[in-house]
Amino acid sequence: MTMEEKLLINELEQGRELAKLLMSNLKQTSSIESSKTLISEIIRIYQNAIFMLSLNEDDKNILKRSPEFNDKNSKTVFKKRKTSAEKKTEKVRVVVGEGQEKGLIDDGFSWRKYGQKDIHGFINPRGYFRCTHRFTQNCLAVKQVQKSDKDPSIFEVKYVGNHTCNNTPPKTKTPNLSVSMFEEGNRAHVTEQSEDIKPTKTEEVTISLDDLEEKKNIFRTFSFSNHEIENVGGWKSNILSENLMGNLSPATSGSGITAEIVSAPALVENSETADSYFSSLDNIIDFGQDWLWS
DNA sequence: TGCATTTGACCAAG
DNA sequence: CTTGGTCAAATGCA
Repeated sequence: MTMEEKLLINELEQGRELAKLLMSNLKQTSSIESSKTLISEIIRIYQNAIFMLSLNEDDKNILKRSPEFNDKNSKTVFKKRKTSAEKKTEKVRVVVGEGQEKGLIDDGFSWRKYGQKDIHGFINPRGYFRCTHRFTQNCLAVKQVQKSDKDPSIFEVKYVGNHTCNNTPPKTKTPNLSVSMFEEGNRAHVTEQSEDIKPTKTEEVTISLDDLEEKKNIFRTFSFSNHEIENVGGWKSNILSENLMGNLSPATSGSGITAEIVSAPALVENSETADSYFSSLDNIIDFGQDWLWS
């Protein structure tokens, strides 16, 4: 049995167990939040399974190259070149769409492009941006923007580091986009971040399903910032379903670790309703392997 | 003129 | 050697 097949079976088994838990939950009239979480987890698992089945050989090779994928308990996180910023930051993968160009997504901060690279395995180059106030205010925030190969209207944005400049945009009442947050590493909770990251507002809803925690595989962690899903390769996703067209700030979710998705004008009205909840899930599922951004 | 962008070179890690 | 990330000189633009 190949590794992919084992992983796939593992995913499906988890889905089954979660479905059982959900049934038990419903019988015991447990909290709606708990049930929602289970449902989202089940959907995520099946999404993973479908995704794995849909991979072509090249995609699988990409996965195999990822240490996070190969070793679920490994402390070997994908290592890039050390930078001063990396020591202090988490990385978040963001997907932004709406046809904005050159990564000039208005996230409330001012960015200055300092580089562009063709990335192996991607058609479009990746742009590197740092905060305009890097030198004036020693703001180490950095972001990387890459246009999706599949959908040119989608930009994947990775934020690295907190803004320490005074340029912090005014906090909107809630993030306004369907958001998918990915966190590098294979951590169990958003709060388990590097020492310099102190989330001030995580809105974490960690489910107390201990046996479930034991079963975590390489795909995921189990922590929710509203609705959170981790995806292939150790990325963690986070759905914050809000109005789509507003101003999303990377700093508004606390630690400066924020991701944003504006994939399509599919409105997500209110995260409190089941319908919108599933709408936001649909948004994520639609991304498919575009999430594969190491 | 000052600031932002472009782009090839450079460097570190694997 | 390959790759990703950064640097910095050249260039563009208001």
